[in-house]
Amino acid sequence: MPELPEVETIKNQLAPHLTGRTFKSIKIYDTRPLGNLSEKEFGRRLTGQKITGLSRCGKYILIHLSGGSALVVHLRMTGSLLWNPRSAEPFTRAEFFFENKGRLVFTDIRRFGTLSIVEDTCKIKDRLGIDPLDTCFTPQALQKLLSGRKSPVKAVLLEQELIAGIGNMYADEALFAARIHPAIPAQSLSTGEVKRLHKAIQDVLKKAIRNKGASVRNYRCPDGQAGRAHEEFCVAHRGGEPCPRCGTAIARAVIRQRGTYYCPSCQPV
DNA sequence: CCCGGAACCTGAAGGC
DNA sequence: TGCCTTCAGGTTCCGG
Repeated sequence: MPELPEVETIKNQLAPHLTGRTFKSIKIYDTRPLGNLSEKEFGRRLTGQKITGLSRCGKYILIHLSGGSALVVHLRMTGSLLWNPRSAEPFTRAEFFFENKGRLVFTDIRRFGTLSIVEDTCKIKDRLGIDPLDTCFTPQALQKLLSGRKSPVKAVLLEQELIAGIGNMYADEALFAARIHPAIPAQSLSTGEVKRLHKAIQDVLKKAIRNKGASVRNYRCPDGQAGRAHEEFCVAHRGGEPCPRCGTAIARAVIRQRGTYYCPSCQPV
């Protein structure tokens, strides 16, 4: 499940392959990712455009084009972007061909992912909250986002309009690292807890980026390889296993329809 | 504004 | 073996 570290890894790996290349043709096998845009229009707005660079905005990948617009990819749950895969990839929804060879393949088992072309990339950024790795994400900024909210702290961490990039796995990991129970109301965190949570979020995300993301299920890097971040997960997807800190069995609860893993002893209510 | 639940999808895994 | 249920979770939409 691509979250910030996975999307960052994909962007970093694709950038050297894609920057400077020009779209030659596009093949669409499933129009669902395009939304309202027709296949014809999608192809028309891409072909002949040169890629000037890549960036990440929350969980969105922005492929910037010479004309000023951008191809915006959201992988949602099961999407992958693969560079020059050797064999035919199952669940291929779109293929992008470039001049002077080169092929980018978009696969997506569950068809939640989206491909769009955006003229003004600021519109993406405007809809999203603070990037947790940005310098303006301070303990004070986090405190402000949590204040006045009765929702479970985990639910607030998942709000992309507040903080952009944290998903289910890293919310659980960050709350464990900060020793905070995921269900407690966001507004009831002490200043000390907010400080711990702020540091935990940054530590967990940075470490996962170093490990090239987590491949719990379907995630793959553009080179087809799996990430290694999940090997160092303490609680996420580890229900029943011993807590690495105290040995207590990791518990599973459901918060906002999301599977939530935590240590009942290290993260008391 | 705040909050929580349904819907969108499909394959893997586990139970009986 | 085979059928049925549950699980996975990013985002949008809707109702209270």
